[in-house]
Amino acid sequence: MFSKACEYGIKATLHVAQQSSEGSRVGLKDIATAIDSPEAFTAKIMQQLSRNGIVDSIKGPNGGFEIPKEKLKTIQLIQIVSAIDGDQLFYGCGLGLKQCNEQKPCPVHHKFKAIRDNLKTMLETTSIEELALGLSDGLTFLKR
Amino acid sequence: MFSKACEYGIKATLHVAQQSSEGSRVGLKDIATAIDSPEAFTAKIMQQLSRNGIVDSIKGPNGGFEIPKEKLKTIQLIQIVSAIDGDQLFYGCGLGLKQCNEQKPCPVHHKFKAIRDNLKTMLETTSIEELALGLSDGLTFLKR
DNA sequence: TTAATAAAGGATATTTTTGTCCGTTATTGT
DNA sequence: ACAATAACGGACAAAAATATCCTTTATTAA
Repeated sequence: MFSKACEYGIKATLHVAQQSSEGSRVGLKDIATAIDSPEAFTAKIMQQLSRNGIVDSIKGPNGGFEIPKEKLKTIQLIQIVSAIDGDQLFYGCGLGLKQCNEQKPCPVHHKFKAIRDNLKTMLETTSIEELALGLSDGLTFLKR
Repeated sequence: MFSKACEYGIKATLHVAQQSSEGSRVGLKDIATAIDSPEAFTAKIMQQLSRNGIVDSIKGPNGGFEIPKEKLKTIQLIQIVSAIDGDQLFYGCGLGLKQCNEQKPCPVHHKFKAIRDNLKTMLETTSIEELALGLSDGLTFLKR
């Protein structure tokens, strides 16, 4: 469904979000440990997230990554997915046709549209804040 | 969503199905042309489909691939996807966790389950025959 | 029984994705 | 100013997915 990079990106963002909600800034090592990901690869992903304005990055001692509290509720899952995997998943043809639309649909066009609209809506309406809350409450987990 | 191999596999199967429904057996070249795919790579995929009993392959002159007419309505999309991509898409964790279940769910576990169940049901209830019909009727297309 | 045909299968190549390494840059506290 | 810290960024490496090439095997028809 999502690339590995995107999976790491979502998990990393949620960890940063959860820590930010508790007022803590987190470093790369901390993130990689929390989400059980390769550190250097995760660094690349954090750069993408930072460039896309999803997390703030601060250099130097006591630096790290954070998300301003007031921003937590404005970030939806879809922003992370779009930033890392693009939106081919939402708009591209399920069978990989260059052109596939209502006028000239692939055999699964209509059936797929329903599913993907579903997925897109879910990602659009799910906020980082909401998911981070589940982590804080110990109801959900980022590794294992 | 699906791998390139799986996309080719679905398209190839649908082309074979459509031709079989009209009583024609089709060769590899014919398939690659019809679905606009690399021939040698498509050959590998046809082997997988054949080994999984999705298409019949016949060697020698006038050989090729076919699906017995009576079998057309018994093959569902999910068989192709499972044969080529496996069922990680349906059962694996959306964030790539090794273990992710009701007891110890990832942050998107429940939201994803709904989407994937949806997808799975769609694939389970969509037959090759149904999709091949749309092709025969000129309502849907396998390339462009 | 031979030549032609077409899929099967093994080996190899290319591209993309995933992952690593290391010097650079910005920031902080001393 | 200087040393320590931590993200940034470029180059490189490994693995997986995609794609190609070529020989072998089975089948058919002449």
